Amino acid sequence: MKKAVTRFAPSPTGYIHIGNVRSAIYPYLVARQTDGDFILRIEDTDQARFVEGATELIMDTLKWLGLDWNEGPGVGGPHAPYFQTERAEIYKEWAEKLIAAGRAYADSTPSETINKYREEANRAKKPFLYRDYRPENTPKWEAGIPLRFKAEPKDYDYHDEVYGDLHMGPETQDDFILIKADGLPTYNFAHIVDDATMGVTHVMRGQEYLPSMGNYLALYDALELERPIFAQLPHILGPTGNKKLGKRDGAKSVTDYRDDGILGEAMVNFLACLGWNDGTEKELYSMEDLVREFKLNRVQRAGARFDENKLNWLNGQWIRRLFTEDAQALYARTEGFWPESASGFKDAEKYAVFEIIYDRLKTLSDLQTMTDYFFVAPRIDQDMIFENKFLKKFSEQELMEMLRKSVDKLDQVSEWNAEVLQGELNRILAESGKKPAEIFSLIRISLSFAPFSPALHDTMKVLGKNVTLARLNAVITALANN
RNA sequence: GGUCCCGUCGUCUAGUGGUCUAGGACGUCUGGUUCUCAUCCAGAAAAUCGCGGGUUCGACUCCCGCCGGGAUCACCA
Repeated sequence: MKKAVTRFAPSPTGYIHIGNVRSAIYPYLVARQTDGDFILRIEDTDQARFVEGATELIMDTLKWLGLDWNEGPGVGGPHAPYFQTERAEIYKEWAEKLIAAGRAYADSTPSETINKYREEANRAKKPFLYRDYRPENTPKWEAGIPLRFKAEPKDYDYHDEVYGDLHMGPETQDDFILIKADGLPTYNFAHIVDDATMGVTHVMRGQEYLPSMGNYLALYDALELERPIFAQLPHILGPTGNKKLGKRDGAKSVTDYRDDGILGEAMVNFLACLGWNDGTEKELYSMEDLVREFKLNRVQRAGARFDENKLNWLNGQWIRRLFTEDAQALYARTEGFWPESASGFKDAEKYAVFEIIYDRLKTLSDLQTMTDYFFVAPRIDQDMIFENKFLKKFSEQELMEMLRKSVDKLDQVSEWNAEVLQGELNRILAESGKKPAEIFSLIRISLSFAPFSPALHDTMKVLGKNVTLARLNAVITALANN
């Protein structure tokens, strides 16, 4: 297969939100499956919206997702520079070609006048086309004057990998700005020049560019450029409404999910499969799986709703999968997700907890709320015992008795490991004559005072003999003091 | 308003004229796995395939119209 050159070309106006990561993932996949190149290009021509540090944020996000770029900031490449503001000369050269061909003109019409035209068109309920107001005499192009494309409207047919065969009529083409008064190009002009000079073979971007295709097609023609392969991607919709997800509507940063304990693997898996599937019933896809199976023409055409439930489920699946593949490596990624109380503990101790609780986690940050009692003695909340559905029928005397007998037996255990403890627990159960739900609930609550915890014998093993006995005794004392 | 795109369970989707009395996944509910929670397993509820016409022996699948939703009409990308 011919090597594909794809790119992700964000503008550094802030973080990458989940509404537009797919336009990074899919190009990445296409590049990798042909052993081609994936370029990161920073479209920073809008000085007003430029946000300091945004480029770093973007690179950080891509790295987290596992989308490494062969060319771009940080790695360089044969088509440098990769910041559009540093490519002004290149755009100027191409602009001169257009002027020479009579397909561009300088336009010094003041914006107030243009706005007036626009309002006029709006009032007449007609689409605003600047070419209807094209000035007769245009000045020579020089610094400070914007340069406009001179449209020669006609019918265009083209193919889109996801939307199929499309048509763009003359009414979609207009005299749009090529180079702004500040000397920098607009997206409309810059991306085409860049893609051409960088050898980009596949242009993938959000669906919102679909209506502009008439202009782009006209520009490829005027520039005598061969069209790349197009693939417009449907929008990702917000969780409740059916509006395109955007920053203005509070779309979260991709990295917010990382901070919430979502794994990059799960995020890529989720996003890639939001609006794409390979026709099988597979749900769990690794990056390798995606590179192997991804097909642009199987991308959905309709927008897809972002469903955090499924993301969380997928994350749980990934936690379990990664644990079986390399538990230590997964553990290393839990740093920063442990509760305050765990801070003084060694890795081996935290790992012991992780090992017995990982399969209950949906996100890594669940560690925060689910493991506290392993590191610090829980506050004794007797109501948890009295109101427990299995325990409420017992008197305080009976509860103390059950606890005392358990302590006696446990105290005699010399080899404190999970298997032995499980056996011992069964003996305690048999001798007590109680139901498992009764005796075990009592012990479990007494040890953790948490709504849930791992298997009893595992919990006790990790807690250690001293702590286990101390906590049980503490409850006995509390009960006795009532 | 013009232009463009879209329309199958609540959500993500399978489905390219008959095998669809529409399949899977998330979520929800029920039951099971000697405590809880989670996992795992089994099962249930959940889509008159946006609506109306055609074409056809037969349409979720093809055609037309309508309706609904979204995007876009910047010296932003």
